[in-house]
Amino acid sequence: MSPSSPDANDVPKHRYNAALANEIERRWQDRWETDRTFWAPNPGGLLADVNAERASLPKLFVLDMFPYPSGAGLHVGHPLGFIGTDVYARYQRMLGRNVLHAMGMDAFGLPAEQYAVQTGQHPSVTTAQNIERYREQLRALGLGHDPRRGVSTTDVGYYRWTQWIFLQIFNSWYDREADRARPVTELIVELDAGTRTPDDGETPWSARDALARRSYVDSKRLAYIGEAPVNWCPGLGTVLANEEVTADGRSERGNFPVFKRPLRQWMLRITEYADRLIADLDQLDWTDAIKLMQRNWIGRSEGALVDFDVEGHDDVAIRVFTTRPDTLFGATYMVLAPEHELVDVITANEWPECPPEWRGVFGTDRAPAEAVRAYREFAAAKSELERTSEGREKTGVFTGAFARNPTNDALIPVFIADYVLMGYGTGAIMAVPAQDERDWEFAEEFALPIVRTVQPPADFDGKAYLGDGPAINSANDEVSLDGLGVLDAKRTIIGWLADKGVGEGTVNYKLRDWLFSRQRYWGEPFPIVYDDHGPIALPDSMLPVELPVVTDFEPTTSDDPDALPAPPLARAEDWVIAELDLGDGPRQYRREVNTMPQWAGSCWYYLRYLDPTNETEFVDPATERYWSGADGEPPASGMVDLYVGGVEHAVLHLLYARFWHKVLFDLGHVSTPEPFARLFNQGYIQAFAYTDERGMYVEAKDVVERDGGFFLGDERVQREYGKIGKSLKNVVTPDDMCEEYGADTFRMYEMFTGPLDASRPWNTRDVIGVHRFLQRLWRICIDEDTGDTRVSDAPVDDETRRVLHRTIAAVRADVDALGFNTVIARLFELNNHLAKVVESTGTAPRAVIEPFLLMVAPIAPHIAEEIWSRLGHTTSLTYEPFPHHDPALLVADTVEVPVQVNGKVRSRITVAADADGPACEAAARADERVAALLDGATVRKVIVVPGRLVNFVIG
RNA sequence: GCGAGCGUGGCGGAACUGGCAUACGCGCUGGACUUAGGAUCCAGUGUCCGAAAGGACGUGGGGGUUCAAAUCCCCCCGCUCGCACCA
Repeated sequence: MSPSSPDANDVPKHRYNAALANEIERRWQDRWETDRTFWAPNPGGLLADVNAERASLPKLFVLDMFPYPSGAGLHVGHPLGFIGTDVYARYQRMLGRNVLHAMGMDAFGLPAEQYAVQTGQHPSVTTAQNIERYREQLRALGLGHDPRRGVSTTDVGYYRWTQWIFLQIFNSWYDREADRARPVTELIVELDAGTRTPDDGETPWSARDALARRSYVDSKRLAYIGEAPVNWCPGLGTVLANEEVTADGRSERGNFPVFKRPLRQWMLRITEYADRLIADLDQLDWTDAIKLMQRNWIGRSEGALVDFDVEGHDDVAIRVFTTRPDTLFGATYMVLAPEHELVDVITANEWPECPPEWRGVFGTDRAPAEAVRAYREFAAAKSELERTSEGREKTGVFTGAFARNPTNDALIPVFIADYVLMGYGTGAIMAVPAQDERDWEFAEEFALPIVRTVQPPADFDGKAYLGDGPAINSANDEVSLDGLGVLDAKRTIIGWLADKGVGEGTVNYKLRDWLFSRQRYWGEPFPIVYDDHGPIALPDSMLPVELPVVTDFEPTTSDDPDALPAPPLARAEDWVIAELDLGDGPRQYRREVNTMPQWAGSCWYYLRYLDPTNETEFVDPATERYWSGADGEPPASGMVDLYVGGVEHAVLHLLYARFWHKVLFDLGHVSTPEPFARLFNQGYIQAFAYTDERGMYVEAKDVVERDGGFFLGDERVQREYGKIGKSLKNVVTPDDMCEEYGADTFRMYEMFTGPLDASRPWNTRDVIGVHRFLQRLWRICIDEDTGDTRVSDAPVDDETRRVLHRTIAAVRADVDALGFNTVIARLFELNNHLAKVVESTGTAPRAVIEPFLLMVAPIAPHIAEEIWSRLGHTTSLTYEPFPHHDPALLVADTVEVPVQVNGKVRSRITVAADADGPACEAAARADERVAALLDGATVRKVIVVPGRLVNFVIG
């Protein structure tokens, strides 16, 4: 823009615009940094010296789900929650809390490794670059973080303690009687002393040699190496947790096929915590939706285990899990999952006499073993997607074997079918078609008998009946369920099964133990070495186990499902072989070559925020107690007072972090049973994207709306709505917004477009509204031409004072509920009112302006600080007390009350605010228009809500 | 299929515990200041009828409870999310 441009001449010199905003913002960001404004002091230890006086205030721990620093940088969708927590944290500081708010980086993991491979750089280099870029972008938003606490999971000083926590888990076992984790050293002491006996057979502890003892203890640890069917993803070259596999059997990252393969992997015994993970949800301030998702994921169900003898195999019983043991008399056949280990044992040599349907398409002209093999191939070839999407057509084949129903000794056929899953229960079921829809369908398909054991209601015309009702057909010489309701019948039959020694009541979970190893380079190495007999924990003194710097860090990927995992660290031969002295002299060991999953670092980062530089402990105990609020009344259930993040972590991260926290709680390292007392799920910012005729994305910022359509130049384009992304050509970055309007405008816009938990579209067009607000606020306080302040000690008129106090009351109420959009609406109203006052009087009364600025400060801190300082204040307003309202000023002298006739508003009357019912009614009757409507009519009823409304019901 | 949530102007959204539907902002229309406006300020803006006064309709659709329903209940439609043969 040339100097002669009329633009430059006419715009007042001191108008609040992007240039001025940027200058103010940079200056205040520097000052906050220099003054260490947001350094939250610990009560003692290394982070206690700065702002120490605030450590005696009540604490508040505000936490964001920390970001994953990708190569693409931040777009406008990312900081929504960060801004929300910053507003809340700044507000709470003004209420007198010592607020811990920091921002770490979740920087290990797959995408960083893939990005490094793409760019040909080492992940440590690209990660450092990405973190730097993220920090710059976040700093420009004016977020009030304590910079000392922003750890990265990739820092050696951090993952040293991730390894330490892993060792805590490894060195623990779950004592079911005490219902908590305890150190294995205590287990060994009890076994040695004979106060506890091994639960894995008859061999007494004293009769076991050292290796047998070690093996027993290893089998009890909360971290163990298990051989179980795991999710093997050759496309990524690694195994994955159940939680990382999508419903259609592909990897959440990269969308590669995933195969179930039995592999030896590290597992964490999260299942021991299943009940506590469910029960403790009750004490948390989380949404019911998230709690429900966690409960469903854990999938607790009560039922019974029942053993069925197999005819002709004296030493073999099929164990099933059922939630309906009361229907046992109606079990007319059994089904094993195709992969079940007993299938080969029990499959008959020849077909017994049976209906042709039982042999089905697979057994028509094959011997049983052949039919079983053919069906297994058929089932294995089906992807997870096919298994679920093909309707629910029941397939299967008879094994030729029979089992005995323990209630009546009836011989019932044993099938294999893929509707029974190996991964749930025992991988085998008793089928009760009369009370189970799936079994009914299968029974129809295979001509199997159906015996009702629950009497359906007379009007029931369905097939399987799942409801309650009296048991029927359920009696033998020893026990009768007939007439009992489902609950009583369950209790009775479980008692009988237990007496006979063929069953017991039990609880089953969908939750599996957590598969904890990955065949990747960019992750935490395990603090584990191996001798010839198994894993050995390194002592704390040998931590950290540093990730070796290698040039060959690419994973070994393949599209062959039978390819085997090949961890990149195995290629670092110098590192793998380690000569160590673990107490019995220097010996050679092999290091664990798997690394931990990305979730490991994110399981406990909030704990390290408390004491990030502590080199002797993962957190100082006194510091931990202070920030967990453990000494409060009542004691806090969770350490973090407010945790804000996306709903996508509803089960994964939040379940894992709760698990780790509980282990640390059991071992006495943290003082709350839960990590996150209040969880708030922010919404997402999405954006429009546009495609041309060929379906190619076009630059969204160049598209204009006109004539009811969208155009790029002359070409009409199609609009779609969804994610923000480079490939969709609709990325808007915070940098763009800061440059065009300033960070305060950007912050305020993000908070204004909707409630924090709602997703909303990004509309750059709308940003101007909040920019105008700030511009007006500025103009009220600062003369645009001279730059002088317009604030004076002029008296405040009554109306303005009332508006101010109403605003304060509303703002306080809404900020507490994180309702920032309505907070801003109230501030707009006050601003609009003040603009009129200042316009007519020529001056802005300080007694209103100062509280106004303090209310604006959490949302738009830079402009608030700038005006605050221009009003003569020399210190930051960060710790100024938030304005209080005078309740007496909230009520006006008079109120306008709508008058309804038959529920329709016909007039409004003005009455004294404290007018009672009769007074309101009288005033309403006196109103001209109301009187005209009531004239000649019969008033049947009058409803008066004093101060709210009057309603005449006329006939 | 099961479970959870949502549906309000042209757009983002507001409405406490059932009590004036559409606060606040964008956009749009008109005006002021201007050589000019993608700046700023002022006024208007749910739909329909009407010159106006005023009236009718109106919170996805239909029904119900109530003096009174966006809000509570029932049925239907649509969208979003989670789970997905869990025995």
